[in-house]
Amino acid sequence: MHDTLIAYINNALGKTLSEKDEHLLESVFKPKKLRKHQYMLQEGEVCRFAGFIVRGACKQYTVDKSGKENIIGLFIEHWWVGDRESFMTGTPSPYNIEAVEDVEVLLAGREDFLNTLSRQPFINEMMNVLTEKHSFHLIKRVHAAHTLTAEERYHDLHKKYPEFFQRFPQHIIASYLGMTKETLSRIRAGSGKK
Amino acid sequence: MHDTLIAYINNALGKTLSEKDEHLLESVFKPKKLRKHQYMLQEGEVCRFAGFIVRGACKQYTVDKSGKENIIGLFIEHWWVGDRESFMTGTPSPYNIEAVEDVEVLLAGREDFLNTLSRQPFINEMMNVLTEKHSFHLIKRVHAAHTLTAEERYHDLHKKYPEFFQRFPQHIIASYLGMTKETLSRIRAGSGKK
DNA sequence: CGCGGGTTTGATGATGCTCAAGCCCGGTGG
DNA sequence: CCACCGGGCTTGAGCATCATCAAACCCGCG
Repeated sequence: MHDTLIAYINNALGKTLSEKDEHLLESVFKPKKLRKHQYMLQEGEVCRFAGFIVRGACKQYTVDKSGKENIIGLFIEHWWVGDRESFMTGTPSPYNIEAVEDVEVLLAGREDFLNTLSRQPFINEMMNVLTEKHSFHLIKRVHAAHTLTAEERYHDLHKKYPEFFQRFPQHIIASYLGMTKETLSRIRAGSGKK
Repeated sequence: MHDTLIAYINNALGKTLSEKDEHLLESVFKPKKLRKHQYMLQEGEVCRFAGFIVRGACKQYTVDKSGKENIIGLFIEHWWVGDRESFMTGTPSPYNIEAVEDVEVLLAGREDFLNTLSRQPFINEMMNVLTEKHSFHLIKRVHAAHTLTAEERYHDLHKKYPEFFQRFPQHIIASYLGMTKETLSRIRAGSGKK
């Protein structure tokens, strides 16, 4: 299982990790399996892990007073998962993270991460690059939410992450895009016949 | 002028910079004045600076085909300004950044920044913390755009950055919040009399 | 005084939401 | 093997929120 993570990091850094570094990763990241519908993180808890998905798919969401799920993030294999803010600051997370398929993850606990991993320059560097990329991505989502129509947002996602449409049921994608499942359904029906 | 920046960094890092570090900052950050309506960055250019605002206020926006401005960011003194993605990757920016009041900024050029500043651990550390905070903030904006009504978004902003309402005309704030100036005006009228 | 930027107010309309019903399809149990 | 069930998807009708367009207003400034 750790091979996937090591390959990922080698690729991200554009170099090959030493045996020592590999062993460090193996000692810190514990494998865990989750079945579909199992929670990785529940609203109100502090997020005590940084997770790397080896297999499967997850959703991150809030639930409003009327019980409606609001998907804020979707994650598949080779993505990092967790609530970074809660993890770093130790404050309770407002989000739920749940497996949408059976999942295998590698989890690094808070203490291991802060005491061991974040002392490693190579990990730190990678995390910083990822955080930066993530923030670029988020700015675009804010801008998209303000300027694009439901249909345009759908097309953008379809172009950027076509695999999502194989992996997640439509009502989940709709919520991630900030629209209802009915609206997404109508968009798909319409855009086929034009 | 550099005092402001040095004080800001001392405060961010929770320590006092050495004379040497201070001199480094003074040599790298060049002061510049902009008058109201002047551009700091124009759509299509590569962003060649990282800027720290000493005095004044700026807006960051795109313009759609019909000519409407879409405000994506607002900045006042003691904030960093620029298009980080364009700056880091060297790709043309889709954004305009413009002074909304007369502005004094400290600018670090791309070369200085990448060759000199980013070699300094203290700067790097600070930047990473800032990027991280920024991404926390952006996630909330995405979530807000998807889940909150225009009125709720207004109240949130009013609570979080009351000073914006003194500094920016209403139509700019409206666009930043993803609504029209008319809608914002009506919200303000209504929320007073309830 | 008159001009111009910013704000307000009103009337109308589009986009996308809600609620409700029906459909499709794969899985389970009789 | 078929009937039934349930989750997800679709379709339709009515409606709310917010955008658009147009006009008037306010006020500081030349």
